[in-house]
Amino acid sequence: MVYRQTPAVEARLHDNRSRILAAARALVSEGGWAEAQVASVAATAGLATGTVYRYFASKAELFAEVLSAVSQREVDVLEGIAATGDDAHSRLHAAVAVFVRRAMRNPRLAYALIAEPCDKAIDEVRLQYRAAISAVISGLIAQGQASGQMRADMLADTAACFIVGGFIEGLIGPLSPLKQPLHSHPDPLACQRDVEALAEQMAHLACASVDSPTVPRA
Amino acid sequence: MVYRQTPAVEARLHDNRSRILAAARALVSEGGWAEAQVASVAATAGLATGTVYRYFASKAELFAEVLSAVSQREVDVLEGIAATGDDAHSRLHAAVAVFVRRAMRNPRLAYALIAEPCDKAIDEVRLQYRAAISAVISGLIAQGQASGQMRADMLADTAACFIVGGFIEGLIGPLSPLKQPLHSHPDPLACQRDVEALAEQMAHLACASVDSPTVPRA
Amino acid sequence: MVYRQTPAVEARLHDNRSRILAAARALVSEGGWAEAQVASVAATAGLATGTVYRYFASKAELFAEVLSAVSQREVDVLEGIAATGDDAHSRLHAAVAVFVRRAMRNPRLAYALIAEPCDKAIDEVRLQYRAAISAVISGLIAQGQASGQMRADMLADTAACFIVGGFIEGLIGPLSPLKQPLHSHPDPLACQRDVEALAEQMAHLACASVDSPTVPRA
Amino acid sequence: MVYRQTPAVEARLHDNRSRILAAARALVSEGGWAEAQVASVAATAGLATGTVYRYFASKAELFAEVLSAVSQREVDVLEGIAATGDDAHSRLHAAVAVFVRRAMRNPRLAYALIAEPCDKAIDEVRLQYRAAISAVISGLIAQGQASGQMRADMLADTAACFIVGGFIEGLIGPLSPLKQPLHSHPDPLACQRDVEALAEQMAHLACASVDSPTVPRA
DNA sequence: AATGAATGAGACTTCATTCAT
DNA sequence: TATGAATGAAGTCTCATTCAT
Repeated sequence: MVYRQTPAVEARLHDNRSRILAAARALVSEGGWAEAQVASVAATAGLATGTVYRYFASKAELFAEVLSAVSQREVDVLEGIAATGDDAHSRLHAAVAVFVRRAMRNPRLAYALIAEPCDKAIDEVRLQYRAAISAVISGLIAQGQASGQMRADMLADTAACFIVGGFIEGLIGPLSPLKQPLHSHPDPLACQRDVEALAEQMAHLACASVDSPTVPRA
Repeated sequence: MVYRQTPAVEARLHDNRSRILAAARALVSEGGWAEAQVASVAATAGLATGTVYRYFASKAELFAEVLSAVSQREVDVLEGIAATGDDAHSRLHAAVAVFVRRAMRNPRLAYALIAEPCDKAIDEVRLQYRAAISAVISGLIAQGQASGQMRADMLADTAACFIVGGFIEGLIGPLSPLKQPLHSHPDPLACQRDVEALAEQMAHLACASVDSPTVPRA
Repeated sequence: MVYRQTPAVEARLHDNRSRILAAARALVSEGGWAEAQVASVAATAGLATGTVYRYFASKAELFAEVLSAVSQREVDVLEGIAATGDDAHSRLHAAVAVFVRRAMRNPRLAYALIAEPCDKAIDEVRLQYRAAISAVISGLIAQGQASGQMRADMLADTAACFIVGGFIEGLIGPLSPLKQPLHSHPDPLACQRDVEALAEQMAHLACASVDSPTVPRA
Repeated sequence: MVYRQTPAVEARLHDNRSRILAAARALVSEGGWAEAQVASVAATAGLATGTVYRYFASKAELFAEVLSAVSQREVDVLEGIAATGDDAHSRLHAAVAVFVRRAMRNPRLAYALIAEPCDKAIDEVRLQYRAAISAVISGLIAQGQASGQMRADMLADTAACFIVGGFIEGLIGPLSPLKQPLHSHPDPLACQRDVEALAEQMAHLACASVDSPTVPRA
C-alpha cells in the first residue's frame, strides 16, 4: 500500500498553501494589515503558526503573494478588456470604470492594497502591482496613439502611470475606512448609484487626459 | 534671584523643538518611516528620549507635525501659484510642474510623505495633506470651468482628486527607493533633464484631462 | 534698607513649604496618589518643580509629611475627645463615631490615606498614623480597664489595634472610589443618615468588643 | 506525523503556568509588590518575558490570579470552619484564630495581600477578597443572632466588616516588614508563643464585639 | 511534515530627580 | 534662592521567527 503517496501529499501541500493564502486575504479584507499577523493567519487557516513558515519564508513573502494574487486577478481583468476588439478609447474607458467598480466591491481589501500603511517589503509588491496595471493601460494608449485616436505628444508609459494614479487616488477618499462616505449606512441603491457615478467620472477623466481633441483646432 | 526666561534659554527651547523636528525629518528622509523611532530622533537631535515628550505628546504627534510642516509648505507654494493672475490652464500647468520638480529634490522624503506606509495615526495627516492639495487644484479647475477654458461636464473636486493622484503616482515610480531610476548613477545633467521632462509631462497630462477640447492648445 | 531681611525670607520660606504641602494634599484629595506627581504639586503651588526639592528631600518625604499633617489633625481630635471628663466607654464611642464622620467628609483623601495603593516609603507613615490612633484608643481602653468599665482580660494595645482596624475597614467599603455607595447620587439627606448610621454602628461595635459585660454572669 | 499534545508537553504547559504563578508569589513573598515585575517573574520562572504573556493577558491579570489563589484558599479554610457543627461563637473564634495563625506563616505575603500598596487593578481583587472573608464572618454572625448567642442590635454585615478589619489590622503591626517584631531575632519557641497569643486575643476580641452579654463566656 | 510554545529584541511612554541659569 | 528643562532608567507589552517534539 505504499503505492504512490506523492499525489496525496502534493495535493495537501497545495491545499495548505492555498488555505494560508486565503486566510491571509480574508484577514486583510476584514481588518486591514493590522489584523494580518502570522499567528492569526495560521489560526484562520486551521494550521499551526510554524506551518506557515513551511510554505512562506517570511511574513512579508506571504503577504506579498496575497497581494500578487489579488492584483493579478485585476490585471487579468484589465487585460481581458484590453483584448477586446473595441477601439482604444472605449477600452480605456471600460478598463478604468471596471477597475473602480471592482475595487468598491471589497473596499477594505482594496484600501489595504492601494493605500493602507503596511510592511516595507510588502509595499514593493504594491508598486509592482501598480506597474502591471500601468503596463496594460500603457498598451491601450499606445494603440490609441497608433490609430490616431489618442494624442501622440506624450509617452504612453507616463500617461498610463498618471491615469492609474488618478483613479486609484480617486478611490482613496471613498475607500478610506476613516470616512467611508459610500459604504456606511445609506440605502444600497443610492450607494450603487454613487459607485457608478464615481466609476464613470474616473473613466471620463482618464480618457480626456489622453484623447485627441475631437474638435478641430482653430 | 528670580528665574528669568532669558533669550538664550528661550532660543534653546525653540531650538530644541526645531531640532527634534529636523531630526525627525532627517531620519524620515534617509530611511523612511522605518527609521522614525522616538529614541533615534532624540539621539539625532542630541537629546534624551524623554525630552522629546516635553515637546510632543506622542510619537504620532511629532511625526504628524513633521508631515504637516513639509506638506504645508507645498500647499503654500501651490496656493501661491493659484493666486497668480494667469489663466487657469497656465496655473494648473505650473502647479503640477512645480510640485513635481520640488518633490524630486528630496525624493526619499517625498516618497515617505506621499506613498510610504506609516503609522495609522500619522497617515491620517497624509490624507489631509492630499486633500489640501486637491482643494487648491479644485479651485483652479472651478475657475477654468467658469471661464470656459475647462470642461464643465465633471465635478471640479473629482477631477482635482484624479489629477493629484495622477501626478503623485507619476512620482512614485521615480521616487521609489527600490528603483530610483533618476537618482542612482546617471550624471546630474541627464538627471536634471529627466526631472524636467517628467514635470512637463505630468503638467501636460493634468491639463489635458480637464481642458476644453474646443480651445486650441499651445 | 538691608535691615533684617531674615524674617521676610523665613516667612516666604515657610509660606512656600506650606503651599507645597497644601497643594500636595489638594491633589491627593482630588485624584488620589495617581495625581500626586511632583510636577503637578509644584504647578498647583505656583512654584517650579525644582523648588519642591528645596523643601523636601524627595517625593516620599513630601507626601509622608502630607500624610502626617492630616493624620496628626485626626489624632489631635481623638486626643481631644480622650481628654474629656467622660467615662471611658463614652469617650471610646465618641472617638470612633467622630473619626468615621470626619473621614466621610473628605472620602477621597481618607481613602488615599487609609486604603489606596501608594509608594512604599509613604506607606510607612500610614502605619505610623494608624499606630498613633491606636495609641489614643489604647489609652482609653487602659483607663476603662482601670475603672472596671472595660474588660481586663486583654491587652489594651491589641484591643486598640483591633478596634482601629475594625472601623477603618468599615470605611473602606463606603470610601472605595470604585463603588461609592454613599456618595454617588442619592439625596444629601439620606446620605447624611447613612453616614450617621455607619458612625453609630462602628462606635457600637468598638465599645462592645471591650466593654465589660453589663449583665452579671450566671 | 500529526503533532500530538503528549502528556509531557501538556505537563510542561501546566507546569509553566504554575511556575509563573509560583514565581510571582515567591517574588511578592520576598519583596512585596515592588518586586512584582513581569521580567522578574519570567526570570524566576526560568522563562522569557514574552512567555508570561502567553499565560496571562497582562501583569494585572497575573497578579490578580496570584492574589486570588492565595485568598481563595483562606476563604475556603474559613468556610470549612463555618460549616462545622459547632455553635456560632466557637466557629467565629476558631475562624479568626486560624486566619491569624495562617497569616503568620508567611507574613510578607500576607502583608502584601492585605495591606501593602499595589496596582489599582490588582487592588480591586484585594477588596473582593476582603469582601469574601467578610461574607463568611457575616454568615456566622447571622446564625449567632438567630440562635440568640449574638446580639441582634447590629447588622451582621457591618459587624463582619468590622471584625475582619480588626483582625487584619491586628496583623499589620506584626506583619509589617518594617518592624517584624515577631520574626526577626527571637527564638522560634517564643515566636510561636507570640503567634498563638495574638491569634487568641484577636479571636477573643472578635467574639466579644458581637456576643450577647447575657450569655456567660467560657 | 506539522505543531505551537517559547523566544527576546525592541518600541513607547512616564516621572522623580538634577543642575545650569 | 528659584527656576523648569533635561535627563534616562525602568517598565509593560507585541509579535515575527525558531525548534524540540
